[in-house]
Amino acid sequence: MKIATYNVNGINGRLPVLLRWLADAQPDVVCLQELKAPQEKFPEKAIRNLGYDAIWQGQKSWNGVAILSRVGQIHETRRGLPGDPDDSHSRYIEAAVNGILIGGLYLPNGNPKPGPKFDYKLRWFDRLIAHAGELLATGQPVMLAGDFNVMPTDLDVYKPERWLDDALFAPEARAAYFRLLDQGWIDALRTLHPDEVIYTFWDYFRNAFGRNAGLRIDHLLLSPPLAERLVDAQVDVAVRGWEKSSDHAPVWIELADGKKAPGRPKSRRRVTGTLD
DNA sequence: ATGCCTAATGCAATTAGA
Repeated sequence: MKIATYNVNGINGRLPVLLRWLADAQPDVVCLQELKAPQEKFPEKAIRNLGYDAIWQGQKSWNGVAILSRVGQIHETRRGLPGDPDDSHSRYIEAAVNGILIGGLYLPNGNPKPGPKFDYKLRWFDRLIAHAGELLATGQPVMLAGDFNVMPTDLDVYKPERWLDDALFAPEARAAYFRLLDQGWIDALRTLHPDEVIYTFWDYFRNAFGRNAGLRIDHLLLSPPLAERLVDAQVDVAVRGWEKSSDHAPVWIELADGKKAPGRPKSRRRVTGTLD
């Protein structure tokens, strides 16, 4: 089963690119972020025509998250994180699909730092960590996928020294990311490619993609039972070079079938350890 | 410190992104 996350940066402005990528890449489940569309403007028909069911939480102008599936029903379990009834941003949607619980998220950017936006980012992160801990404690196959707006380590930034004061690379944001990871989540891309320079975002400015001046901020985190099934993890970098592309590229993982033969577990890759 | 670019809103210029 192939599961992807893609910050589309406007689902209607991006629709031709999204549909082309879905047809090319054939992901089974997709988490989308930054729909930038109100609930009623989600292009459900175009997506359904490619064989995908969808749930989404829209919002006028900003944010917005969705989960698509072509491998069976989407059993929605929640939208919005617990812990702040006044939070009006559409940044979290969660569903069980094909035996996996998937939390699709768009973590706040947090710039400028310091300021109320950075405070909101850290508070939102705390709420995510609290909820993620409960999900992990179930022992079930669980995944958190989306735009975390955090580069975990120096390896994930083209010029780390220039980003130290930025909300995406600030010590507080990275510490929160590792607090989350230390619950027991496995960063799929980094686990399969421990030393590789991998980016998922390139600014529209300054020919950033052409210069490969990128950031790794879109992540797929797996609970231990899911990590055992991890067989591949990649970024569809070429999509970032398409006409009218998002500033993010799609990121995906391939999971082995969950049904194991009795007494014959599949071979296991390294799934433990943190990154720094 | 700011522009560089892009999307949404809504029809100009502002907000937000990262």
